[in-house]
Amino acid sequence: MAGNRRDGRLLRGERSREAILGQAVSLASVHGLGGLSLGRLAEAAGVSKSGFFAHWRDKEQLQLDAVEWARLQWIEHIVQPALQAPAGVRRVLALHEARLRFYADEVLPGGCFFFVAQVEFDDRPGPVRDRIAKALAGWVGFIEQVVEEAVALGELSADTDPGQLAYEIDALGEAAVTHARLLDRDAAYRRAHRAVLQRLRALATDPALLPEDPS
Amino acid sequence: MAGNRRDGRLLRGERSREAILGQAVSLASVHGLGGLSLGRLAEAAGVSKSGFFAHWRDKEQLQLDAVEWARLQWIEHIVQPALQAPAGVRRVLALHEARLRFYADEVLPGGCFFFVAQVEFDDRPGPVRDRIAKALAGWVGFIEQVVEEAVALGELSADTDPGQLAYEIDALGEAAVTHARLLDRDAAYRRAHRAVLQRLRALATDPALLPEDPS
DNA sequence: CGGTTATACGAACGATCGGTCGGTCTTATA
DNA sequence: TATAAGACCGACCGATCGTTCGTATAACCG
Repeated sequence: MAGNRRDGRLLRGERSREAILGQAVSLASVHGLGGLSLGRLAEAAGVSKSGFFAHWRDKEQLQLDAVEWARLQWIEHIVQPALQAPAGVRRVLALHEARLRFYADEVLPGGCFFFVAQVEFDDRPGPVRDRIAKALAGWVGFIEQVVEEAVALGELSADTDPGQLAYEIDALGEAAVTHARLLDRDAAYRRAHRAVLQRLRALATDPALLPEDPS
Repeated sequence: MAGNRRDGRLLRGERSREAILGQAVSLASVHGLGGLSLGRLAEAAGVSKSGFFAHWRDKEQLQLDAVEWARLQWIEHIVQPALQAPAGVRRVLALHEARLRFYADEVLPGGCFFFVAQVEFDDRPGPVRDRIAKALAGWVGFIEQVVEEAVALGELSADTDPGQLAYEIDALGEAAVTHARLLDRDAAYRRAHRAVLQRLRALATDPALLPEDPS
């Protein structure tokens, strides 16, 4: 059974599996999880089309793993950096800023994997939809949790509705993708940032914790 | 040339053309403009696949007309009703509310044609993308214009940045689609509504013009 | 009536889709 | 060294994609 970690066959497989997944997330951020063609993915990953089926039973399994892969990438690029900021209102802003930087840096050529995936699967029942919904719930729940922390620390008004604020932060960040790509790139990121900053300053008990609003 | 309006052939053609376009916008709101297959569209519209090419040269022409059709539908369902509200801050809110009602009523099975189209074409250059970008610019510009009117009427603070507020209103409304479909439907619409209401009440010179915030 | 025009159709095209199959090469195990 | 297992490939499958073509039908015009 070779559960041994030294099995070169498994190592090689795992390496190409990850290479394929990375390409899949990149391509899916552009063409969507459905528009992701195995042929194009094969070419992009430098393997043969039939080579996939050594790793995944069908396209749906690949899609499921791609969602998980994108989730880990999201944690690595947005959640982890934001945890460097001190807990409280500054961490809430850091979370939003890390997201906008992720978009602006074009880590993914399509801007945002989850944005595309959400729009594509919000009306297509199945296991992929469920995984995407779960990932979205986890993300919004995490924002909510960071907000609650800020409230508990007394840095945000006690009247703050964490679920409400989490929705607003997610919405204001998400829309930056399309606005940046279809209209004015700089204006979109600037407004997405300023909207959350203003909102947080209005709710903060000590606005001095936050940068000033460059009006 | 029979420019005469009484030509039964042209009338019949126009009728089926519009029937096809309506179905195209509906289907595209679910599967996207690219995922819109001519075969499925033919079946849904009750015509043959090859019948399209009497009306459109290729799929791209159909997509362009679908964007225009969706734009007119948007004006009819969102812009026109909002114009019933008195100019000023109440009209700004009415615009947002009409949009949320459009989503909640599921006028389109996929929720929002433009949302899907924007995400799909924001990174796919071509005439379709240009049309979508133009439509988005027109919509955001219209919000901006209604906001400016409210400022000019003295109903919104003179400090209000219309472009900034327009971005926020669009973002908060747009995200309601996926949040409603993937997470909690009622919560999504409630939060999308409340977010804009709170924002407007904070900027309004006379908050009594607006409904109270049901906190 | 004949001739023209526009709508709409069925059949077929090449291309591409997701997926299968038999086999090759490499690596681990007995 | 023989055998099993895993990664990977080329060839191929049926289905569906967007599109073309030739034709049938119906409405207009002279």
